Amino acid sequence: MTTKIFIVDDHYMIIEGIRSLLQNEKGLEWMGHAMNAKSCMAFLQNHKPNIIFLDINLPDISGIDLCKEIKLKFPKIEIIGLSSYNQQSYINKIMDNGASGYVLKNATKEELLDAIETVMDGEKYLSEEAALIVKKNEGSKIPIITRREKEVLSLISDGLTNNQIATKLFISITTVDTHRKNLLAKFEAKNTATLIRMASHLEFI
Amino acid sequence: MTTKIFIVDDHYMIIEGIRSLLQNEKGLEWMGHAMNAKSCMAFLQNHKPNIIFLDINLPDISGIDLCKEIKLKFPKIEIIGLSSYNQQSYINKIMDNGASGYVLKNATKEELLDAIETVMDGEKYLSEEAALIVKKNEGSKIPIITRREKEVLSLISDGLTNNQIATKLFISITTVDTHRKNLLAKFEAKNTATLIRMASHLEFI
DNA sequence: TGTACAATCCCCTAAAAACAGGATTTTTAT
DNA sequence: ATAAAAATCCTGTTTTTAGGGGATTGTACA
Repeated sequence: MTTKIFIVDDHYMIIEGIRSLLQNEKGLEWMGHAMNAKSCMAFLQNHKPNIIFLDINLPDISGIDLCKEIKLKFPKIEIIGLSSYNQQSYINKIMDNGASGYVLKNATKEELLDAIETVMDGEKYLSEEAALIVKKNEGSKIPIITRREKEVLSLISDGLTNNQIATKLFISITTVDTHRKNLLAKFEAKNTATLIRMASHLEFI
Repeated sequence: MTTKIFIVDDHYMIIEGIRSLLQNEKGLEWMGHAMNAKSCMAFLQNHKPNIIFLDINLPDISGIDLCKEIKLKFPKIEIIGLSSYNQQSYINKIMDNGASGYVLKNATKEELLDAIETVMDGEKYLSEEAALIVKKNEGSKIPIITRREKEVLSLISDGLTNNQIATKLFISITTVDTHRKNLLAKFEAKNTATLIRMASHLEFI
């Protein structure tokens, strides 16, 4: 029984790279690639790969959201997250959205094969480096913010004052102020400057 | 006469991808790869490629600095910057440091060949997308800040108030305030929030 | 020997954010 | 149905920033 592989990534070289690494492996079948979420979903209407390598950063919607969508519609497909970054936040997000594995783009052939095998056995796979990061960052929490808070955060980073944000969102200044307070608390930031820096580094904005 | 190609990138898949795309091209010779700056410089002691594809983000020193070093020691080697990001700042930086071209990691085989040919002809090559970005951002300047301003900026992003910064740097509050004003002006930011976001995105902090 | 620039310092006012300590209503999920 | 979570609103005070003006010193460089 062959394992059918599909890849979603907007970088041509990565697609070529993985194809070149996996193409002649026994037991694997290369189904092709998609370069964005839309054509991925279109492909899945008529084809059912066993494993999708899914880039976290896609041009249309984020790989995280696409992962959720795929798992919702096709729960049997196993997804392995793919990214250049061994950032805790990415790893968490995609694993929380149904992915079964996470490998970095500097993975070797052996790592890829290992990931495929592990995931096909129904287990979770984290690349060595990713596992290390998760271990190291255990405890250093990534804040969970609400939709509204995210909205306010984004407007703050755009340079709007509480007053302007209130007008824009049709809510009271005091409400904006409350959201702001909660953001400061959640990010454990002393003031706007650290809030924005942390949010930026954690790719909230 | 064949063109000898070497690549420096810490992502295995990218190396594989480019190799797979270029390996069987006539007139090109694949010399191999390095995954960090150190082994790149070691390789160049005994080998002289015509073109190096150089990733901007390397684990040890930045591709920008490596580019400068290579051009200093081996001016005849042409360098083509390689990156996932079509960010103005990256493109500028590497071109300013002696690179002859810039391609994105989603480049097609044709783009790569085009880049190689153009650069070997002694001209500069920017991928379509990169050229677009440069065009679009013409005029949107990257601020030039002084040492002291950078210091203050960094402390602001750490969450210190003017008062605290003044104490830390043994200067008056009003001086810190002046630096802050100048930073806002240079980044054309309305307030601290946009200042920090822009500084973060432009990798000042 | 100017002149440009960095770094330092000052005053004043208004606006905005941070801090404290509430409360109510809507959504969402079990 | 109901409890938890999110979103909304309030009244205060204090601290910090933003904006408008300046000025002086030292250094680099052409």
